[in-house]
Amino acid sequence: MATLVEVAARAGVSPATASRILSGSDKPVSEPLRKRVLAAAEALHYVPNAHAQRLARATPTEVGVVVHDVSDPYFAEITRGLQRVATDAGRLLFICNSYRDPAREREYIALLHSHRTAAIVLAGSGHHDPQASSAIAAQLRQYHRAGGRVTVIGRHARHPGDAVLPANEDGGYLAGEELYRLGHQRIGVVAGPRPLTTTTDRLAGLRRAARAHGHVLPARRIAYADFDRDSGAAAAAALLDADPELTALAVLNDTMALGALAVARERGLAVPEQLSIIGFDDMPIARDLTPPLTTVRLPLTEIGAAAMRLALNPPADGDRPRRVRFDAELIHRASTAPPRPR
Amino acid sequence: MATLVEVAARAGVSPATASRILSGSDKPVSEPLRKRVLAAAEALHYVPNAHAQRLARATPTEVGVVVHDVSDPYFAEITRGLQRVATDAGRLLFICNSYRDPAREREYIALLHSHRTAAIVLAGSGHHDPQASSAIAAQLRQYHRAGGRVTVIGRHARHPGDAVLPANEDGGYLAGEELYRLGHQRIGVVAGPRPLTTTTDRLAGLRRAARAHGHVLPARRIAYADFDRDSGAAAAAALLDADPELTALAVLNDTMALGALAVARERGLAVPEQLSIIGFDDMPIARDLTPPLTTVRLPLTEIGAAAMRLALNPPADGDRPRRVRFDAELIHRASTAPPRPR
DNA sequence: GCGATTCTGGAAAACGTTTTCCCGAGCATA
DNA sequence: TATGCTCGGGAAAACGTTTTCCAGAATCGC
Repeated sequence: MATLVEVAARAGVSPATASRILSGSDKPVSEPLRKRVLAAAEALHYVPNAHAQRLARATPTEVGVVVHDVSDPYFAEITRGLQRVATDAGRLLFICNSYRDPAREREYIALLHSHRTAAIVLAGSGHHDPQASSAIAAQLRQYHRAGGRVTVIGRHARHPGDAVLPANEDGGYLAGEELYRLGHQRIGVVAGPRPLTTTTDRLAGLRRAARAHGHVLPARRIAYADFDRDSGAAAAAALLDADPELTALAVLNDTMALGALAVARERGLAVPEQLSIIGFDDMPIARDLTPPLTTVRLPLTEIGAAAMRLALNPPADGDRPRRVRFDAELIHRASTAPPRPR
Repeated sequence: MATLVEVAARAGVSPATASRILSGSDKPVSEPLRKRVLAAAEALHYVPNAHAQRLARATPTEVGVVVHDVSDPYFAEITRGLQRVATDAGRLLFICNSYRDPAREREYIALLHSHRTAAIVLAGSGHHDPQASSAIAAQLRQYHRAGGRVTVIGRHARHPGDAVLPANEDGGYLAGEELYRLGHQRIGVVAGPRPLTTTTDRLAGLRRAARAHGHVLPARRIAYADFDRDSGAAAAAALLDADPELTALAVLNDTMALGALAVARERGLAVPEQLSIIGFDDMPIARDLTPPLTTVRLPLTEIGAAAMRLALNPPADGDRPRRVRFDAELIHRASTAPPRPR
């Protein structure tokens, strides 16, 4: 493993000049020396030690992101946006998967802190569990106090730094509005994990739509699942078992909607004639399902990009935390229709 | 930003003891000192500087992986396997997206090298472009000579280190066998990017199946696309335009098969009655499509896990590179059927 | 009670860079 | 010819840890 001093020795210069040449300092160096150093570096296969560089240099350059799971399309889209902006800015992005485990989330924040990344983006949903959520917030504040930049995506309690806020509540309202407007009365809801703010916000929107149409959303028509296909299918099945007269299912993400569609297919329920299904997130395959899924679109890639921009560009005006909102939009496809008159 | 010497000063001990206590050295330290140091660290919110640690410590602990795109389900599955094994071993995994750009792939290898990661896993497909492929191989060899461990997934030319080999050729054969066995004669192929070994291997398998049945695969019935949905759709459309009598489409990954299904739907071609479609990879949603997609399954998560195990455990017996093969398996669903007699 | 051994903790030398000084040479100015 | 400047280059001090020595104290065996 060749080091800088070996390169310098071979080129017959001091380590100082070698460093200036190889790391693009602004201090001028004469042409002959530059050539000798570059040749020596080439010959020795010199690769600078990034750790030594970070230690010696003042300013960090890497950025970290903690997501629930990159292989989930929802986070994959967000990550794509984060990555694009980071790469364009010449920053290395550390991607950490917490698999929705708050403890692991905290560990990763500590890890990124210890790596002295310039910024941390927290891309998972917020928690209502006060234990977990305050521990994470404390961890983030510590990092923030130490000079790190923080951006969270979603509603997180007492977090430091900036936030990007997807319109989950509005999105829930749009989904509910669509179903009530079509005339549905008996609506089942397949919700996400109970303690996530994403779940409660989307539910709140749904409830607002219900109220607007003079209805309520009874607790027995809400089934909680894990935002993945199979648990979504199980929840949909349970709802239909409990009340076979249900005419519509509001499903709080598209992956679970996939499961709900599968259950409808198994039971021979025609979608949307006998059962309307509406999803959430507009993941890429939503349009390729049968029937194409009516869903609520969040601009996930842009959300990721915006989060990274906030993380990379410190606020100009003092230290006031910034919030950026992103609107939800109803994507009308073919999985919703008026309830069949009986 | 509290440092170790500040913690040591506050606890009234030397930096040496503080380090021993905080980084879990095996050297014994008396209980009272230990308590004082831990208290001081807590009070000062001490977080060790990972770069200083890596510099001082001999052995690196991080691992890097270069993938084409984590948001592609194919790589998402592989990454999941990599991540699981790395996390279980207590290693931090750096995930780098090359977006299929060989130049960026090289950059990332250099970057991981400069971070002195313990190992690099190259998860993208190999290239036939001699320019790109030899540059990447050279980069990897340099890292390998410097003591880094290397594992590649797929067939890469002249790479150092170990390899995990998905049975792409066999998988292609299985796909072809399925179609020929059913009696198809006019088969169109939607292939991946020309220069990837993944594409050529799968094609080779398809050709072998053709030969086994006394057929050939004419070049005009092969359309090259980019392994994504829309280019797959375009390629499928072009093939059908050129030869409307096609009875089957072999599509070299499921994402493109999605596009092919969409084209069939648009044109009112019933699948599988009028057009059989077979995919490749068995990505999670394959079973939820309409019709459920017949495809060739590669155990992607296990492939990722195996790659990480190879990367983490140096070969016991000398330095012989190891290869691990993973078989392909035909997953029979409903998108293939005998051609309709005319 | 004395040498030999074990313990516990500190001093200081790494690890591989960057960057701040500083110095001498060349050059223009007075 | 002195004086002041710029300019290219080196010496050395960081950066924040870990770890190898080493020293002193305590313990043990006889």
